[in-house]
Formats: sequence, structure tokens, C-alpha cells
Amino acid sequence: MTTTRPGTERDLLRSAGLRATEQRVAVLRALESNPHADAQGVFDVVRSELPDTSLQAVYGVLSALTDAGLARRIEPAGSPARYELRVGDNHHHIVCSRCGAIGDVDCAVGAAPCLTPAETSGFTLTTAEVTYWGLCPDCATAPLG
Amino acid sequence: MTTTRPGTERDLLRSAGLRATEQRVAVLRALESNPHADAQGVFDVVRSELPDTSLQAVYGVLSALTDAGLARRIEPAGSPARYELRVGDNHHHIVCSRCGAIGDVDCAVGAAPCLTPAETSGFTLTTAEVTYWGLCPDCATAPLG
DNA sequence: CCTCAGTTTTGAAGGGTTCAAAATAATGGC
DNA sequence: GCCATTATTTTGAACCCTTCAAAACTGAGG
Repeated sequence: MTTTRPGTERDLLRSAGLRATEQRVAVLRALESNPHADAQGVFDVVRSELPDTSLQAVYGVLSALTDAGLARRIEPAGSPARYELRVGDNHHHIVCSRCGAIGDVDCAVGAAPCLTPAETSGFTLTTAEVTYWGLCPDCATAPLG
Repeated sequence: MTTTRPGTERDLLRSAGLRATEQRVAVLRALESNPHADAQGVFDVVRSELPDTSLQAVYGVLSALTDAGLARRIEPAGSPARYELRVGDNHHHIVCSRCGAIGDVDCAVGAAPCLTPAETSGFTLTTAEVTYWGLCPDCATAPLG
């Protein structure tokens, strides 16, 4: 067996119709160990493994993953875009208003109560996105600010 | 009576502890007639009244209004920041994913059901923000894309 | 009317992201 | 296994939105 050994990321990419490049595999790994990382954060992690990777490549990979449905892009106010691999379930996020840390939050009351506003102003609704704001454990207990 | 006549915006500014400059009055008027406008949009409207106003002044005014609680800043993903004068009530927004138009949406089920997630990952919660995505009336009936 | 602090103007820089052409590398077929 | 094809990445640059900073100005109180 001289073929590829691990391959889970490669398989994931191929099954999504994407070429399994080492940059893409590295980005997937980076996001596995760093949920909610931004492009720069992914870049930093990827570089430790593939030192010649460019930031633009990371942007390209993140875009490809997002388009293919393998990643999800979230953009909290005042923060650069973050990416996560947890897709397909409609979960939400809680953002620390002090340090920007992000946590996952499952939908509040069962299925999707927030998905049905009273009045949509004539808009056709497709999705609802909830962002909670607060303080992460560290910042809540930290000194002043 | 040779004093100011209209003055509602001026009064509003003064009561918030801000100087009533003509730029600020103009920005308030622009937001009254253009809810959810972005800085550039406000700038365009203000310029029709005060041609010498700078974009930086608009940014400054919007920042001052937001800090003073007279305006609210919203930042939908993929859009420049928008501003609105409707503050104090926790209403949400619906954004057209095609053209970016924004509508107001009152909180779905009475008070604030979305404010209580099941699990906060240890975060201390302060606010919840709901963004609905869909198509505005115009885009829903428009041709393709 | 004058003074002083708060605002705006002017000019520039910054971060995050996207664009484009050329070089490179991953597939599928031979 | 080797080639050709086409997707990806590299390289280098530009873009938009926003903020910063010093100097000129203006509103509000005395």
C-alpha cells in the first residue's frame, strides 16, 4: 500500500467535486483545529505546514469550500469573516463583544422559532441568522477594559 | 421670534448632549428619509443640502449619533454598515440577498424568545440580534440573476 | 461679541478582500 | 507511468470601506 493513507480530507474534497490539493487539505485541517478562524488565522496555521502557501490561496480555498458547501462563512459586525466546517445544521453564534471569541449555540427553542417573523415587509424569507453578543468566560472574569 | 423655527433635530441633538451643527441636522434628516442608508448614501443626500460636507464628516456624525444612542448601526454580512434612527426597541432586519435592500422586522414572538439560547458555551449573554435573509418584493418578481 | 472646546476639513493611511495574468499541479486517458 | 487538459496557486496589484491626524473652523456659553 503505497497509496495515500489518511485521506479523509481528500475524500471529502473529491466527493464535493473539488481537486484535493495540499493547500485545501491543510485549510480543512486548520479549520478542524480552529473553528471560527478568520482568513489570516487559517493562513497562519496552514503556513506552519505549507510555508509557501500564499494568503490569496487561502482566500481562494475558503471561497471554494464555502461555495461547495463544505464550509460556512460568518461575518459578525466589526470582525473579519470567520469560517467553520460545521455546516448543514442551522446553529447560531455567540460573539464576545470584548475579544471577538466565538462560540456555537444551538437553536434556542427546538426547530427554528426565530425563522418565523410576524411581518416580513413583503420580503420572501429564506433563512434566519441569530447572533448573540456577550462576554466569553475569560473576558467576563478579567479585570477592567 | 427670530429664533430657530423647525428645530426638532436640533433639540434632539442638544438633549443628547451634542452640538447642533448643520451637518448633524442634515445627517439626521437624511436618515429620516432613508432608513438603513450606508455612509455613502447618507453622504449623497447630505451633499444635496450641504455641498461642502466631507465624507469623513458624515462618518464622524454617524459615529457621534451612534455613540449618543440616537442612531443604530447594523452590519449585514457583505454590506457596508447601515444606520437607522429607530433605536430603543429591539427590532430585527430582513436583508435582500440579491440587492441588499433592508426591511424592519419586529421580534417574532412577543417579547424576546430568541434572547434565550439553550446553551451559551459559558458566555455571559447581553443581546441577541436576528438577521433574516430573503428576497425583497422587487427582486422576488424580477427576471433571473 | 469673544473665547474655547467641540467639529469639520483636508489629506492620508489602514485592514480585509478581491482581481488578473502567468506559473504550477492534480486529474483522467493513453 | 506519462501527457495533456484544466483547475489552482502564485505573484503583484488594486479595491472599498473605514479610521487616523493636524489644521481650520464654528457653535454655545459667558
